[in-house]
Amino acid sequence: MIATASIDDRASIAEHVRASLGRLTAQERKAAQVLLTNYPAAGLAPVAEFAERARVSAPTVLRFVAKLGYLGYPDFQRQLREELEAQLASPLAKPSRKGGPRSPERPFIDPFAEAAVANVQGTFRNLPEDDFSAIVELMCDRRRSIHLLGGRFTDALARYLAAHLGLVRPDVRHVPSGVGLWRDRLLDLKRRDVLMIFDIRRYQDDVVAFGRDAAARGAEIVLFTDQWISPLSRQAKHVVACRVAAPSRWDSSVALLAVVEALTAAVTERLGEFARKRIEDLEKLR
Amino acid sequence: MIATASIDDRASIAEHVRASLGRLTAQERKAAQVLLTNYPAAGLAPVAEFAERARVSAPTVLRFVAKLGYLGYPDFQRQLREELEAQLASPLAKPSRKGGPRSPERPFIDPFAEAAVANVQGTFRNLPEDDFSAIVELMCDRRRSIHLLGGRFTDALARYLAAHLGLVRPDVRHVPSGVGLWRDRLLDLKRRDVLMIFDIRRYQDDVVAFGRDAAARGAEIVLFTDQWISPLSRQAKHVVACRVAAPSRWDSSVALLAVVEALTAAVTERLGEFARKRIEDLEKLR
DNA sequence: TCAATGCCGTAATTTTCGTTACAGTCGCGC
DNA sequence: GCGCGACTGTAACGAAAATTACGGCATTGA
Repeated sequence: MIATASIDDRASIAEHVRASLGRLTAQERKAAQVLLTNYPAAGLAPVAEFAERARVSAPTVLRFVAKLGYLGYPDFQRQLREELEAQLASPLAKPSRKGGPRSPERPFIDPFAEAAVANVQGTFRNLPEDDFSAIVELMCDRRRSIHLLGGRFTDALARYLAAHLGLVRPDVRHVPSGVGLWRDRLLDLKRRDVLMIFDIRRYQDDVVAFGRDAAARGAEIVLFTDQWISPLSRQAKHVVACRVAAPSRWDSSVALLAVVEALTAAVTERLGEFARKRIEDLEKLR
Repeated sequence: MIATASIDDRASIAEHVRASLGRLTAQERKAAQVLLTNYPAAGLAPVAEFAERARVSAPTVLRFVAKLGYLGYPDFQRQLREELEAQLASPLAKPSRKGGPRSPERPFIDPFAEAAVANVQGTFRNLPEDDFSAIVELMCDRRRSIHLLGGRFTDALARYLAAHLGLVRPDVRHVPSGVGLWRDRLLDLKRRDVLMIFDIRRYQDDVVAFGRDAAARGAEIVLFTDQWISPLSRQAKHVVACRVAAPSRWDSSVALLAVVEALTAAVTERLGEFARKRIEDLEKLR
């Protein structure tokens, strides 16, 4: 057994890959990225499979591992296995950081990951499950139409939710942002319809106004807002307050999206067979 | 490719091995022991190595995996890799929290929070900062127009990014989903323009086609995709692979959004005074 | 003690995999 | 616009791996 080139990268092959990213060509970088995104499983597959996954040719993968300093693909795989073994041997050594003090190696993007995580955790911790279930129940009531509306930035969230909801139940309508159309859409709102509104600071006047009018017409409002709470909360039947702090001049909508996805999943689950069949039928139509 | 013998032992191959210990012969049991004590690394090695480690012959190992029901050694390895992948995809960020054992007090919403956190962390950990900076640089180049496009669900992300980008720099255009308009929008793409595309599975044919045509016209493509990588990556100059796993039949876009927001913030920061002034001017217009 | 059954390893075979040579192509700079 | 160089995929080659055939050997029961 020959001791291979001493890539004495005790830390991690993954780090070695990251450190070498600069020396790689474009296609090779794609291979590297696939490896990192699915580490280490991707590298344990045969070359052809790895290459196909990264949408590059096998030789490109070979050149990639050669540039990293390995003697060949088998050598590379062997070291991956050894690392895997060593890692699982010691209980949870260190998934991410190693010992050092809080030294943000990547001073710009890491704070964003941390903020996003904090926002999601902070939001869900304060999200009452009763509220959550009640909203799901509301969204599953097919006798009600569902209307979705957002502000300047959060309109995208309304669309995202509408796209999913429309697949699992009928009568889901996104209210587009063009103010001119809003008067018309108000007329479509029947009593007991559901209006899901996204409104974070600075709370848009027109959005708030639309919500008020809708409430006056008897719609039930579900409001997604930030921790400082939109004035619409007075009219809302359910309020979901999300954390939006970010190291930026913009607020973050990550937590909002996480809640939206949880709702989508819950509704899909709750509708069960009905949703399954509807999705199936819709796919046939394409 | 044929779906292999459905060992739908979702839980773990290791359990399957343990359950089968009774049916094995003495030598085969040695192989099983070695596999279990060095799980799963031992099974990912070539047969000869595995056999040597267990002090048995290669055919014995082969008979062992055959008895477990696999179609062959490669099939066995493939399933080991898949399990490894699925396992690392949900790293259960924190061991057991305060309050003792893993008691999901809120069995429905907590898994979503955890998945979202894992996705964000997994995505950013493998996001090369060089790539990130290069994309920011590209987005700040005001000589290039920026076009944004998404698929059925990810169109919302494209809109979200467009809404922010449009505030800090000119020539930002969202390409709406109506297929009829796409031909026209292609003509607007000039050489060296930037096309930012969102495409997660199942990769939409029309989106991929648009990206290909755009690339052919000389546009530089920034692709946001999932860990399985859209086929568009071949044409893309930059690929951002995000984790999208969720305890649901839908994939999660939380990590994508987190990256988008980080980019937005970085671009705003990078444009500095120019962006500040532009935002100011736009507010005056309202 | 002998025969039969079933386990196991050696060795040959076949398939797949990793590797490398080569040619096309893309981008870059003059 | 035109070469030049570098990057990338195709295809052929060689090597190693997985698989199978076969024969020895141990164990068991008569």
